[in-house]
Amino acid sequence: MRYRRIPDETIRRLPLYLRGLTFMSRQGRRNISSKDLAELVGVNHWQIRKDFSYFGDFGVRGVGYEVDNLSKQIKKILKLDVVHKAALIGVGNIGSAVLKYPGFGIYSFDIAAAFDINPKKVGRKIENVVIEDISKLQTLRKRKVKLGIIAVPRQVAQEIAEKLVEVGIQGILNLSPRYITVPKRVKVITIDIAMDFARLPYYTPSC
Amino acid sequence: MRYRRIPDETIRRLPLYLRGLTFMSRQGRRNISSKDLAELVGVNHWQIRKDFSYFGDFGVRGVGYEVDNLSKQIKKILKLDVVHKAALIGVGNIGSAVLKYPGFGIYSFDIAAAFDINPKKVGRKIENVVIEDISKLQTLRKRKVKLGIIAVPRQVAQEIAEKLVEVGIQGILNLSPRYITVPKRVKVITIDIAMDFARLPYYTPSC
DNA sequence: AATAGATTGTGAATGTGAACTCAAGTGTTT
DNA sequence: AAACACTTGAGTTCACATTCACAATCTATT
Repeated sequence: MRYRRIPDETIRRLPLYLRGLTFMSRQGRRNISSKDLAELVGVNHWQIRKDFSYFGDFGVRGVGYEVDNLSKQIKKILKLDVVHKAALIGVGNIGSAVLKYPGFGIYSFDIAAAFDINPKKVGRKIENVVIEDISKLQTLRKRKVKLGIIAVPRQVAQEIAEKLVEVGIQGILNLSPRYITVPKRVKVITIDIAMDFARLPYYTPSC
Repeated sequence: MRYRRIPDETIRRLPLYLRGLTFMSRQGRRNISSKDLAELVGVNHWQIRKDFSYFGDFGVRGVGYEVDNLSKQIKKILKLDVVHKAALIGVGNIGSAVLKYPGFGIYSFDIAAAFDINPKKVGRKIENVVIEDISKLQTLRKRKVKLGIIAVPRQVAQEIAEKLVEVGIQGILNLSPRYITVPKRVKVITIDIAMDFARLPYYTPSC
């Protein structure tokens, strides 16, 4: 293996591989070939091998990969080998769905705090997380929370993002339907389900 | 304008432009330059112009674009100039968040049906949609619903996808954490929030 | 121990999309 | 009407990502 710049697209696919491997592991599977993994996750097998080749030799020629070892390697690359605390801002429809969703565990995330502006929600507990008032956002620095999930209405998303940056948040998952601006040292990933849905009709025949 | 193949990436960005333009329009803005739009949505201005250039001349040199006209053109390209009926399968945490979310409207979507397997949920009404039993899925063909949203647990997602294809669904938004296989005439877009979140730590400095 | 079959890892070729540049057109000012 | 500032549209170049092809390596079998 020679050093080369790692494509962003490769990084985008690694969690996909990890997801597939995790479920294989739970089913008791010990070994897997790039061909089988490819079928499982919907990516070409040579693409998978190329992706791994940026980081080292994880497999054995003629044999394949060891599921748990491969998972471990991918977690290490993605820095998922330690637990990351995350804070959720906005416990509305999407926010509470996120809070209740058990799927963050496989990536070693711990949603350790939740905030809302609505006094009726503050104090309530969802999935062992007590909802705090939005004014308590500043406590995140002391609590060493480095990741934030924005699930507030569009109008206040930018404002919340800026507050998060102020208290030392380094990465943001933005679930509000707008582009948010932050210093470039902070990474933002935006997901807008309705917007992604919107390109579906383009690909359908008649409708 | 000469004909060229339209990049998938361009199609991916169009809904983003549409989202920005819609909110500009609501604020009463009539005209916009590619530079302003660029800042609003977080894309380079030449990229925006290049994207539009695949479809025609929407602007006026030296002047810019007319907000509402541009919206209309994009909607036409994306086939969002007619209302699309969609069915939601699985009214759990994510499913109900989707059902309650008002943001689908700007793309002319109408979530016209919702299904669940849980008898306690069947019959209840959320946002004017009555939840039906999963066995009633076959009625979708008659009701001319062409889009489906899968929000069921991982284990049954593939099975539901196949049923949807059987009743004539042409496009699927898959919110379950797995890759699903369908005939290639059917377009699938998969969103896995936790998985996207998982690549955040890679980009953060220490954590 | 030789052969066949399976599978990885990677250089090279190809394809795709982003970035850049600038001519052409519009409005405004002097 | 000339000069200037602004903006679009699109050809060209460049960077990046995918695909392909195959040598290297392992296991199983005879």
